[in-house]
Amino acid sequence: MRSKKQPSGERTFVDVARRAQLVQCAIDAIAEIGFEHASLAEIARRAGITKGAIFYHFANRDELIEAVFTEVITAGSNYILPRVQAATTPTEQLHAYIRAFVDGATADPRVITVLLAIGQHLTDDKGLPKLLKDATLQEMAIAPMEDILRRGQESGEFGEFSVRSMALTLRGTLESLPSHVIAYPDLELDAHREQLVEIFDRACGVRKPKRR
Amino acid sequence: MRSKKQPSGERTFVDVARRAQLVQCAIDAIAEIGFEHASLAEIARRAGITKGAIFYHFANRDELIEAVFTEVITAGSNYILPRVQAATTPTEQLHAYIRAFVDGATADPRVITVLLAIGQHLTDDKGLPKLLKDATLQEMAIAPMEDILRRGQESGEFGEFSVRSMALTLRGTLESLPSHVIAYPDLELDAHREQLVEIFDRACGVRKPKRR
Amino acid sequence: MRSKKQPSGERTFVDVARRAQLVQCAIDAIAEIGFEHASLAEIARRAGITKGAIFYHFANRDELIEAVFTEVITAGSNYILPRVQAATTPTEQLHAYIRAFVDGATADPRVITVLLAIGQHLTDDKGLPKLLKDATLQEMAIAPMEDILRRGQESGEFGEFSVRSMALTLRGTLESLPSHVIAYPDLELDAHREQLVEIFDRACGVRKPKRR
Amino acid sequence: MRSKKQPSGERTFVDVARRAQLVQCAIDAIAEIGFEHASLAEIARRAGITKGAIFYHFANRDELIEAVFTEVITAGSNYILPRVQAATTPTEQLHAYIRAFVDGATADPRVITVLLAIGQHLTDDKGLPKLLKDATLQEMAIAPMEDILRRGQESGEFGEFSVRSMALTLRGTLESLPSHVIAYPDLELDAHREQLVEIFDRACGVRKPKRR
DNA sequence: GATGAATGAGGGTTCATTCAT
DNA sequence: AATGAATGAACCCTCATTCAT
Repeated sequence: MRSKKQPSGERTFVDVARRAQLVQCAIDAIAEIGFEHASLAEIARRAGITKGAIFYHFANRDELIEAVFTEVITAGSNYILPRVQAATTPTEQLHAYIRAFVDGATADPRVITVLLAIGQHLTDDKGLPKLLKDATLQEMAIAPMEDILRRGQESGEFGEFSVRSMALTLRGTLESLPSHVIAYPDLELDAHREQLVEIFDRACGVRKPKRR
Repeated sequence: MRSKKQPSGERTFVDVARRAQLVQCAIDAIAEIGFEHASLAEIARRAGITKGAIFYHFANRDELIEAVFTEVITAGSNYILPRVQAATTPTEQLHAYIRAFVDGATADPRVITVLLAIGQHLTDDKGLPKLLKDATLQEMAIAPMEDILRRGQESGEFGEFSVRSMALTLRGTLESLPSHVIAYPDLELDAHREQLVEIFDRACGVRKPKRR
Repeated sequence: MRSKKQPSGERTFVDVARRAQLVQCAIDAIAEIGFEHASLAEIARRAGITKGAIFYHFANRDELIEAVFTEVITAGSNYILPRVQAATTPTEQLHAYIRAFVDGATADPRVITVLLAIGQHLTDDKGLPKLLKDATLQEMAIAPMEDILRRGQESGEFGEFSVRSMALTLRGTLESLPSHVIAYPDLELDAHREQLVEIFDRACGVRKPKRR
Repeated sequence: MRSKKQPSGERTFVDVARRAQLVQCAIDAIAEIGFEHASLAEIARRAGITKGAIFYHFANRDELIEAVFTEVITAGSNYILPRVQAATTPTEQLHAYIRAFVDGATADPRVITVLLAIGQHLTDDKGLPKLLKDATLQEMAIAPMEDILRRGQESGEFGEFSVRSMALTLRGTLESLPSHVIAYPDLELDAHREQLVEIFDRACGVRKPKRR
């Protein structure tokens, strides 16, 4: 029972467009002024409509945030996965993953910024983050990475390590990127990206040094 | 001109004690119910005083949070640095750093939980995280780590890599720990800690495998 | 100038049907979820049309509620009056009135529930219940009762009392029925109904005890 | 856990006074403009404070309404019960009850108006009135009346009837008084009151006609 | 005749902050 | 040093109403 559409239940063109627009405005707002300051009033202002109109398209704030979450997760996957799948060996896929992530975060830092913000702020009644175990997140953001690592070990390209620990290391590293970019405005992203590739090459114990 | 102390500027004993108490109560509150639910009313309740009294010791909420931040950074350093300094070689110091961080986060998760929460929530007028560039943070949390890495390279124990990139990798990994603990409640922290030691050993290209 | 009909002023068949349908949906909604929760959106939902369409048939919410009120008063009268008129003497008519009211309220509690809800909720600009003095209400709901009482006194069947006071007593008793049914779910309505007949027999000083 | 007092938990003089004032303002508002229009903003306006200040004295709107309910129930009881207890026989107590109720409703119609308004409007999630079965209401408003009727039957002063049915009749009659006063502005209350006494005398089958 | 979209006023609620005492 | 009381802005949300299509 999403928004409050009534008789038809199908989405109108205008509705779809407005929802998309509101999601984008919410992403902008969260990325620019932070999750807590991204009030419905602010989002509506950016969209050029009134606060009340939001409730025509989303049942409540949570539903809008959920749509934002889905959008950034999807956008991130759409950027990263094709680049990973274009690679053939696990080693190359690992490189592709890291490079795609860094490039994506450089091209549109909003996506990862918002993803992190939602992850940290969306808490349940007791203040515990309720998105961290989200199935969507696991499926789309984490499983691919663990797949690469596992297949790399099976193929003998990678050495021995706990897939889980390595995945958490890689994930923590990549997700901290936006805040590091802010903290170190002089960070050379291209060089840093290649450093990360080498660092995780060694960390994974890649056997045959990459050759390109 | 911090709180609204009289011209003299000196702190009385009671004031110092109250400030410390309020900081601790704030840490508890943030760790338990989250940054956004840790209202001044809630913090005052935990301290057994009234909301209004807080403003006698802190000029405003931000100043209290800043004190919390300082406290938590200091506590973290006080836990980690002695353990690092007890080690002699850069390799052992690296191990000590990782182990101390993980152990500290396990022993008192409040510290790192609060550190992360503040880092993400405390934004300036424009919504930008205003603590990331904080000098204190750099001095106390990052410089020691970069020192170890640099000295390891100078001594020949570590291979070649950008100190900055490696430090960011390590930092991102360690700071993501709390959210990973929540996301994977079954994470074996002792094993994970040793995995991290090995991962960063390889990442740093430690020459002589540790033997102790 | 009721709804926004064109100058001609005549109602089309569809309009009449829709109005009737909306009135019924409003009755259902008010009876089921209460006057305050019976929003136009809810009523439209039950009618399978959109909120906006309501304004094609009714100028505003108040006009719809007024139509509901009229409908419910008419339905009540249509249930009670034939039964009263089937009786011949004032005493029997009094009995018929009471029994018809209780039976009607039992058969379709919506009618009296809605009547009461509207009576209590529908207030004018100054908050005064604006239906209590409604001419329709007086004509249809009270006049018949007062007629019976007056004719009973004239025929000598009833003793001496103020017709107005007795009518108010009877009316207050009968209209409180729905809330009493809620307050006392175990109330035996058949027995209660006959008790009311006897009570008002005595209250009216009925001379010759009923024998049928 | 009432309002949000913290350390002491005891009520201050000012707090008690404000609560009382707010309750009175709420009573005025409900009586004058109806339950639904008696918003917190309106009540605050009448009290000369801001909306937010209400939450310092009451945890939420429901708690204020509950206080209003308690107040009117208590005020009603305090007016009626002493007058009833001053009478000795059930018959005289019945008369005293009716006269006290009518006089009380005449002296301060707000009390009963508000009582009814709350009874009708305070609904649970599904729109059902949730106050009708309230224990307080039963104890303070209904039990005394049933007591009189029961003791009158036991003493032989009253005839035979269902105490429950008679109590409901009397209650329905008396509680409808305010709306009747509005509907019939020319109603002579003194005469009506004595009519009610006689009507219920006869309805209860009082044996020895009152002599005074 | 009806829809889908939007408005705008108002609702209850939270909270940092102020201030007289 | 601290309290109790209040403010006022902002928050999310509901709803009758309007209107172009």
